[in-house]
Order: sequence, then structure tokens, then C-alpha cells
Amino acid sequence: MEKQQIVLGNRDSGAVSGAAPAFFVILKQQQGNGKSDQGILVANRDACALASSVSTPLKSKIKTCLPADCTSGSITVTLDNNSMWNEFYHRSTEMILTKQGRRMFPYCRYWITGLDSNLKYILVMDISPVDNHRYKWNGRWWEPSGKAEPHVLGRVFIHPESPSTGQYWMHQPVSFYKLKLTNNTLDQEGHIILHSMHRYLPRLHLVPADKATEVIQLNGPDVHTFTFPQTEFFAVTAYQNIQITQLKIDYNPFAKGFRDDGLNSRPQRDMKQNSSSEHEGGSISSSPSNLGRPIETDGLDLQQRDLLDSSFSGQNAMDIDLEKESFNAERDFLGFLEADLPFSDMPILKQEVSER
DNA sequence: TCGACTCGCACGTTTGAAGCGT
DNA sequence: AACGCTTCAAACGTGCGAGTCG
Repeated sequence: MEKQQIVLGNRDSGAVSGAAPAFFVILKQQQGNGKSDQGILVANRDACALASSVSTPLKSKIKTCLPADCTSGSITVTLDNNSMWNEFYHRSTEMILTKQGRRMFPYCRYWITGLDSNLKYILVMDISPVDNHRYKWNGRWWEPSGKAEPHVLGRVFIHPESPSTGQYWMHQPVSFYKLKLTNNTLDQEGHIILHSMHRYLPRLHLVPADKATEVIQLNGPDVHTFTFPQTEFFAVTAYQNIQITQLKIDYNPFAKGFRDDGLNSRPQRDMKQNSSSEHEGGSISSSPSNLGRPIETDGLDLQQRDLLDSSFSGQNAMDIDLEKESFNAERDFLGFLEADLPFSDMPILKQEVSER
């Protein structure tokens, strides 16, 4: 499937707050892999249902590793990159929203077991609001700041390989790295529409393909839904928490240019700026970036940063398949971290007040 | 004035076509 | 002709920071 064309059908307004109206989404899949075109209708009656059961107090996230497994019936879904998600979760994960759509990082990747090998399944991911609050970052933590905007319903992401057999889904991790988030309510690309400064939780829905005729009801009896509290995140248009920024830079291969050892790292840029300003006869820079840098460096534990730098910077250079190898290596690394440095023993990260 | 947001930029990664040798 | 390897450029994915807007 190259792209999901999404036609919204809403008997009400297209966005809801509070009680959910009858609502459905028509997804026309453009198959690029020889599979026949298939239209799928997803009825998402509970799309605005708050995932409050997983909501945790903002200031009391205990530094324990949340479980990677979630079971529904005989089916077990394991969050493959659980360690990374936990790393982010303990600092309150943020995901960037852009007009053209931004990928999630970390993204959701699952191992699935317990499926019928011969049965075909459709994998659907949606992202639901955790509560009815709008949030703001006070420099140390997220705090409620007013009432939430109405959630935009009907945007789901159907895994491009859907429908495939249970055997297919179970023999490899299932990645949703192509899922994109946007704050553009007029988006025509089929990205998932979210509101900035709101709190969300991704949900995985497993739908038996033979039961999915023209209408898929995501809360139907044959649909298995899986959620992982550690994948909860705050949608933002610009990062609020410096620690999250640093984690993204350290872990995301695409952000390598912003690592401390990169030419485009802030210290390097600051040096360049200073030298250039000196060449130009300018005064010594006193930009916020210069002033903020030491604090930002401290934002992530130095011991951990050293490990990250030595482990990932070198390792990533040898990556053949970053999607798999790099992240698996990171998982292994984080597993090592958790084994040798339980959270209770790890140096406490300072919650620095943002320089903004 | 301030916070949220947008946009262009530099940098790194990915991907696929082109060229070359076997 | 077919295959495998290397090179290279375009496309894409990042965070940053200046500017804009309400």
C-alpha cells in the first residue's frame, strides 16, 4: 500500500468532545505489492474514549520498567523497543507535530504471538487522547492548563502489509515507523491529526481479516486492542523538555548531526559562531545557546551520555539496517543498563528549568 | 510581553539509479 | 547478458533558531 486515502464520514461534526457520535472512516488502500485494492471501512465509535485507565499522575512516574507484554485472549503483543520507550516515558515523552507530518520517535514496534497462523489479520493503529486536559510545560513538568480541544476522529494508520496471515505477522517484528503525526486539521495525506500540548496514547488493534467485511468496528467483539502506558506522549510543535530533546538526539540516527561529537552539535556551532564573529570583528557571543549549553549537557546523566556516545556513535556507523540493527542494539544496550544500573541506583536526573 | 507555532536551514541517513568490473 | 559492487545525488528525516502570530 503506497498511501492511505481517507474519506471521513461523520454524521456529526467530524470532531467530538465528550460523548462519541456514530462515526466511521473509509480507507481506500492503494496496493503497490500486487495485492488487490481493498476498501476498508473502520467504525471508530469509541475513538474519543479516553485512555484514562493508563493515565498516571504527572509528577509521580516511578522509575520502574513498565512491562513489555500486553495480552488479549490468546494473543500476546510485546513492545519490542520497550526499554527505549521506558527511557522516554520516565521523562514524559514528547512527539513533534508538523504541518506536513512528522514520524514518531521512538516509534511503535511489536512482536505478536498467539495468532492463528493461517488466518489473515489487519493491523490498525490509532492514537487516542489520555484525558480531557490541555497541558503546558512549566519548566519542570507538564501540568494541566485548560480544557482539551475536541479530538479529531477517524484518522487511523493501517499497517501497509495488511492484510497478512498470522504467520507473517508473527515471524518478524511489526513496525509502525511510517506513521506520521500532524497538527494540520485539513491534512489530506492521511496522517494522524493531533493537537499540540495534549496527551495521547497509541493503540494497536488486531482485526481478523475474514471478519472485516466493509466495516471494521475497532471496539467490536473480534477486535483485539493493545495499549502500552509507556508509549504515552505529549504532542508538541517544539520540544519543551531538554531531556527529551537530548534523548531524541542520542537515539535517533537522523538526529546524529546534533550529537556532541557531530559537526553540527551546539558546542561546535557555538564555536563556529564565535570564531566567525571574531573574524567579522563582532563581539563575543552571549547567545542563549551558549549560556544554556552546560545546563543542557547536564540534562542527561553524564555517565549515561558517555555510554550512549561510545556505544551508539560507533555502532551506528556500521549499521546496515538502522531500523532493525540500530534499535536492537539500543535495546540490548538499554537492557544492559537496566541490568547493571537499576533505576533506583541510577543517578537522579536533574530536572533543569528550561532556558526558554 | 509571552507562549505557541511556522519555516528555512544545515546536517545526516536512506534510497535508487548509473557506472564499472567480473 | 547477468550479476554484484561501488559511487553519487536526490529525497527524506532530524533539531535548531529566528521570525511570526494571537
